[in-house]
Amino acid sequence: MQILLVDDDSLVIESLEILLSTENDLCITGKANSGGDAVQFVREHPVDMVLMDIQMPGMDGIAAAKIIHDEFPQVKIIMLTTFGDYQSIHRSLQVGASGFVLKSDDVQKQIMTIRAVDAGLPVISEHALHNYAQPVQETVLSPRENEILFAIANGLSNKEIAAQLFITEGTVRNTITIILEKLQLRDRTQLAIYYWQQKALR
Amino acid sequence: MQILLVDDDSLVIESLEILLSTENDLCITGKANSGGDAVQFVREHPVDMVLMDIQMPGMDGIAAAKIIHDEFPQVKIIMLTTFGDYQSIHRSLQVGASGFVLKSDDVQKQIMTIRAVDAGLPVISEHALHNYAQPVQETVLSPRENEILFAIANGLSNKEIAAQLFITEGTVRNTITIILEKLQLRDRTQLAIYYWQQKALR
DNA sequence: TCGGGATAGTGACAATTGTAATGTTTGGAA
DNA sequence: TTCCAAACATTACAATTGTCACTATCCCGA
Repeated sequence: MQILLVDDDSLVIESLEILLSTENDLCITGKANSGGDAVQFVREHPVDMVLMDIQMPGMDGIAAAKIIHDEFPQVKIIMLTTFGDYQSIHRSLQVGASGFVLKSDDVQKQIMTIRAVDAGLPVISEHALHNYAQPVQETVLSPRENEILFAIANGLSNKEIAAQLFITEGTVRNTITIILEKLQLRDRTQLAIYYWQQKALR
Repeated sequence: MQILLVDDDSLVIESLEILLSTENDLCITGKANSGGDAVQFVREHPVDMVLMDIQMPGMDGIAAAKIIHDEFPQVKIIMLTTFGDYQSIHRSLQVGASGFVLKSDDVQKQIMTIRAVDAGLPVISEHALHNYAQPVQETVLSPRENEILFAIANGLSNKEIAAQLFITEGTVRNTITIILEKLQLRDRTQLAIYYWQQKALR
């Protein structure tokens, strides 16, 4: 199987390359670090499958996936992202992606996904699917919660947030627990990542 | 003093607006949420000073600052960012910015900076200056350190990182301490933010 | 006037995270 | 060969973070 890897982070490309090299039937024929390059590559080389990051500078993965799918509908596309938020999954499927894996999924799952998609089965990582299954929630944070999310996304500690907003550290912690619950995330680091990813998507 | 606020995050704009409104001589004449809009505004309105975020979708703060400074050299520009990394400061100053404040600086400092810059003194936030003063370091992370930084930036816990890389949680923690030291950051959340900010700047 | 949500608080607890000191091994570079 | 840096490890400690249970106030809308 001829595979094209697309990610703007060379670290991701490299590690994927190493991981996939253990499988004899999977052959990395190309690497691209932007959506534009990926489209270009597919136009010029035979490719069976594209593993595509969503967030990239210039043309992002969704846009590239759409063009590739429109021009070469037989090419299978698997999106590879950090978070499986509703928007990302939804847009990916709309533009014709057949698979959706999280970078945090373990290697075995990622390889299984490639094989399944190759066999014609659309696959969504279970954790992502879990988010996708309860869509309408529209998880809205209250103004205060947004302020705290913002502070976390700027690297402040609970103590600093408390000082800045003139409330107790305890209240800050309680509020964070609520935010984590609403956004289905695990800790403040994931909140910060979520914030900047969202921002990048806008 | 006629001030233009530029930030793609409405939360930042709002809070700045409230904070600055306590000072009678500072007047917010305009708000923009992208570099392009900022340039447009300056062309059409009298402005004494621009408070500009660096990271924005579309035209970023640096590019906008360059255009504004080229066309209206008398307009003072203060860059407002999350982290004072060497690159950001350097590019800001090259492009003609007169000030450099961190969003995490307290309000009094931010206001003082505005007044000082207005009076013709270039001002760099002390924490940012600290980074700027020791530039050549080129803080290079080892391959392993990069892997761990990457994992953190993807929201993994120490335990998960250890499992993924087949090393102990203790080693992961030690390595993180080294990374934090090298990058002059405080905790994993700041590492994650740093990672995504860097990525956005590329 | 009766909820209900947002906001704020406390205290206790558990888990995670970060620091420090110290040691081993290994693969180059001088 | 000798030395160094990177990688990995252990242990112990301290600080931060996240969870839970329970309370209280305020305000708004049915």
